[in-house]
Amino acid sequence: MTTSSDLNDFAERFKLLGHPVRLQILDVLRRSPECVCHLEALLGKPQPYISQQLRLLREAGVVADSKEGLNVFYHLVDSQVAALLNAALGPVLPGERTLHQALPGCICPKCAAPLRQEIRLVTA
Amino acid sequence: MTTSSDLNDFAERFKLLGHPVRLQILDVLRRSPECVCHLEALLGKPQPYISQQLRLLREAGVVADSKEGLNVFYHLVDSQVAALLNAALGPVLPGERTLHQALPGCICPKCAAPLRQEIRLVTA
DNA sequence: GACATTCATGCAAATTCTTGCATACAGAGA
DNA sequence: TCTCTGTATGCAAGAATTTGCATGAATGTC
Repeated sequence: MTTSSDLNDFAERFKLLGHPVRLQILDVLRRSPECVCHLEALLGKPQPYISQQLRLLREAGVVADSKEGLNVFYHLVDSQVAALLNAALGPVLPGERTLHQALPGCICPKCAAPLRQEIRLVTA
Repeated sequence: MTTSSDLNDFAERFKLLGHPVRLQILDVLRRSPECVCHLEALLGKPQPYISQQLRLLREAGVVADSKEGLNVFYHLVDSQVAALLNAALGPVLPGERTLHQALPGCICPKCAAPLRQEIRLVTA
């Protein structure tokens, strides 16, 4: 049997995933790192709202951020959460990992110069 | 990308797991079916409270019930939830599946006659 | 230094969830 | 039928979450 304190930790993690917006954010981030403005354009939610959900994920150690100029890129760091996403949403197809979709409404560096970014991701 | 409506469904499922008591119930039920009074003794929570959590799981199609005399036995029916539990809590060891622990405070049929029940589970 | 851009934070109202308790229901036995 | 046992349901108070909005901090540009 799993101990009671462990169960609390696991429940906390499940609770983080039990939110449509956070789940969608993680579904995006497990494919490739993205900046806040990209997530904003992708999800169609106000930026402070996105940031707030990202903070919860960050404080739980599920995602981490890295600044690049004015932009802050978030990426998935928790391998167990990645495994849960795989189990629930299905695995990420090999091609999807480097497939960054340039959004019409997004003006982030990745969308502005998608090709160069693609190369950086592949060689990383 | 997973569609938005799917994400809502998945988030709902994760939300169900994001609760210590429900998670513990599922951790028990994935090992073997148990009656309500057994869960009550095991979790140390009032019976109406257990029933209420079981209802949520039942209405979501995660568990199902079957009556045996006065007792109602619940078992896990959602294979995807089982997979999530495996991914998060680790797989159930082969021996655990038939290992029903007779509880001192529990007077359910399974606890009253643990040996006979064991045999039934193995041959089932 | 002034200003624009990108993101983070703080706060509050509305909603939802949690939890406990009283009570209703159903089946079994006398 | 009456009662007892095991379980389900309804309801309400309190707690936590969600969501929107205003504003603040940090960084790059002119």
